[in-house]
Amino acid sequence: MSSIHTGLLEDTGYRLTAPRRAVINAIARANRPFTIEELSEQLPNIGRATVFRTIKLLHELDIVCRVPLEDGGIRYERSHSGRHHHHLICGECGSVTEFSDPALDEAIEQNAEIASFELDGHSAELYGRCAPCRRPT
Amino acid sequence: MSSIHTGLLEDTGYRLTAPRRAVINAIARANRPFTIEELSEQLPNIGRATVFRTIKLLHELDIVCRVPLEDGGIRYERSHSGRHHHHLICGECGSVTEFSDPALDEAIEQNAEIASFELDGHSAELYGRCAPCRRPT
DNA sequence: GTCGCATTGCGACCCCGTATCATTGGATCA
DNA sequence: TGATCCAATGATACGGGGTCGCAATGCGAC
Repeated sequence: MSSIHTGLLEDTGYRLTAPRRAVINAIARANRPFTIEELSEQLPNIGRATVFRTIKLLHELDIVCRVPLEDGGIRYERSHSGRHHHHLICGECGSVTEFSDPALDEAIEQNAEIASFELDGHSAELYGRCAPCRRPT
Repeated sequence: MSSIHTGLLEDTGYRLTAPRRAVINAIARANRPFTIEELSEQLPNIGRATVFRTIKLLHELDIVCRVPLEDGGIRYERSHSGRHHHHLICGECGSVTEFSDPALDEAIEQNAEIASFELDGHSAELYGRCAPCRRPT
């Protein structure tokens, strides 16, 4: 897994501390969406609260994105695009794929307009089975 | 507020008990999305667990729908359409408006198809300010 | 009416995330 | 390089939201 550009932290005035580096490295190593608990278990020397705080920070900086699951649970993942996007969430293997679609965003904006609704943001998640899970080897 | 068709409960083999009737009536009276806690406060004679259990049941029967808020909180609301729909959620007054849009669903299905993803379900929530809040009286 | 089992209520419990606060250690500057 | 300051940390307590286990109850079928 490729490394994460840590300069962003310093550039925005945050300190690049050892615990933060550890969390960032753990995220870079993750090859699937993770929960905070999983992350915390991999980092027994880092306080649980610090993991929460760091993820919150990375989320604000759009380095990780929040993945809402069908059952209400939350996982996180490195935000690859860094831009607004949606998720394809596989209920079988748990994989998450990002996608962007102007047509989808357009449809959302039109519905807001029809209702004279001032749109701040939106979420859209797709649940089902990913291609690899559909045709098992 | 119109009443809720309680026959559905019996039809599906569930018992129509006094606590369930009380919860259903409270929901019928609600004129805005509610939390379980709010409901529970209105029903001091009904155990909290029972309120949770009943809402879970009504949710499975599509009598109420889950409204995920921007901050991660959850409210519930009577499902008016009974059909698949999305929400316009006002961050100012908390109102929730349902809407259906074939074009939106179409866009979602197409994205699934492009990714060879087998779609089970999806969620789409729009956050912002509703029309009445935009032009205050 | 009576009987069985789904449902209830209570309380303990669990999970996730935050607040508190004394301590530590980055970054800056002389 | 060392002193200094304040952001960040870790430990722990706390809070909200939801579930579990189990004895008691009451719905509805016969």
